[in-house]
Amino acid sequence: MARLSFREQVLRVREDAIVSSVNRLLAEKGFDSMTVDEVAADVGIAKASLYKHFASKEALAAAAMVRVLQRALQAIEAQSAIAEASAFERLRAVTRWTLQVQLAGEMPSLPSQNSTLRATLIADKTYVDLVMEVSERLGEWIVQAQQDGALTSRLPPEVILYTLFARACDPVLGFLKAGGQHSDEKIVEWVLSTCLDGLAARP
Amino acid sequence: MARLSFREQVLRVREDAIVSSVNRLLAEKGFDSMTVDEVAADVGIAKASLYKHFASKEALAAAAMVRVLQRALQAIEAQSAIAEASAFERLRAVTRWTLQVQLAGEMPSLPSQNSTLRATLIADKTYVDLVMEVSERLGEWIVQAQQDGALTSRLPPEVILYTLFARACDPVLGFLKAGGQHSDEKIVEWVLSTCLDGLAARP
DNA sequence: GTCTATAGCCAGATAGAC
DNA sequence: GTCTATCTGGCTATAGAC
Repeated sequence: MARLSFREQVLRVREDAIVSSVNRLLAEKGFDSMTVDEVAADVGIAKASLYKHFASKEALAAAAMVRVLQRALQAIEAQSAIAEASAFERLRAVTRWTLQVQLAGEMPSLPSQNSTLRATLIADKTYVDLVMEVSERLGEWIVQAQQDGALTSRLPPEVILYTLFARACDPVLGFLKAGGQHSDEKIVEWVLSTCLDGLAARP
Repeated sequence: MARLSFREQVLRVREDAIVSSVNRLLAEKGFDSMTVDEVAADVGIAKASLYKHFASKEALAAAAMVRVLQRALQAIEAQSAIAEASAFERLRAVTRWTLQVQLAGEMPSLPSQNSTLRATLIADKTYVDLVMEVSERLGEWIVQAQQDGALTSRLPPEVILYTLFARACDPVLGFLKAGGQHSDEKIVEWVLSTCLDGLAARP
């Protein structure tokens, strides 16, 4: 039992290393440009060994998505733990976290059109459950922040939720980072401001 | 001379049909998922004939980008012609146009990571010149709108420009459209509002 | 479960006849 | 310039030895 547990631990560490590589490569190159050979080389094992752990390239991407969603849920729970924070402040903090993850090159980017990938994702109960969980948690905050008068009530919560989700793949961060003129902190605050405050002047 | 001109016209019409197909397929499936075979089938010619007109798949994408940029420039000039419009109103109108094009499935979507594609694009003088032209025209309006007090002065014009450009590939439009609950007009106005007004409540 | 080697496939690009 | 037929390379996935 102790031996088995140890073996399982080794397995988990190995698979965690694989998912880390996949996560970074997906952020760097995107799903289509990432090759399984690269992943194997990056992890330092043979390609065939990869396929003993994950059934397909799509399954690799799904595992990376599951992990980033788990991290997102942790960020959400960290905000829930701050008793004095308002719903709006919590949403802002989680959105900032999302931008930071993307800017750090740790946000996997998947093509929304690829049907094979979509099929693998929606067949993955862990992934679907996590997406639902994150959506519900954020959805509650959105409704609350609207009631507080902190978020606009002129937009349906659904639109606000999607807009926040979309910050995870906002290309503006990459544009500004590529310019090399500004610090990561500045870039994050600017994009956060475009999202929450908008571009039009405020009185 | 008349004969030659006629032949050139036929050629242009044919190439225009190719670019139309490429444009639509790029919007539908993205660059990586689009195949040259599909393009040929869609146009109704053999694949080899395509390669007589365009040197590579990347060149096809570049041609589609050139055309959409030309259309954007037309939209910009249409706004310039409205003497009584403010810079802010012009920016809003052009941004709305961008959202409408994307929602209509006519906005080609290219992966920003693909280096071969990037190389082809920046080697294409027509493409680069058009990007510069559009950027400068919008940049002037942005500075003017900031002076007018209509756009926030807390963000550098560069950040505002990138944010407006990014609306061309905003996934929120697709999410809302996929839901099937709302009219295209509603979706466009909502996303335009998230962009200009932001998510935070306005007094 | 790890490796080497390879099967199988698909897509970009081209040859060569007309 | 258009076609059919084909080449070529790269990528996912697997066979089979250890």
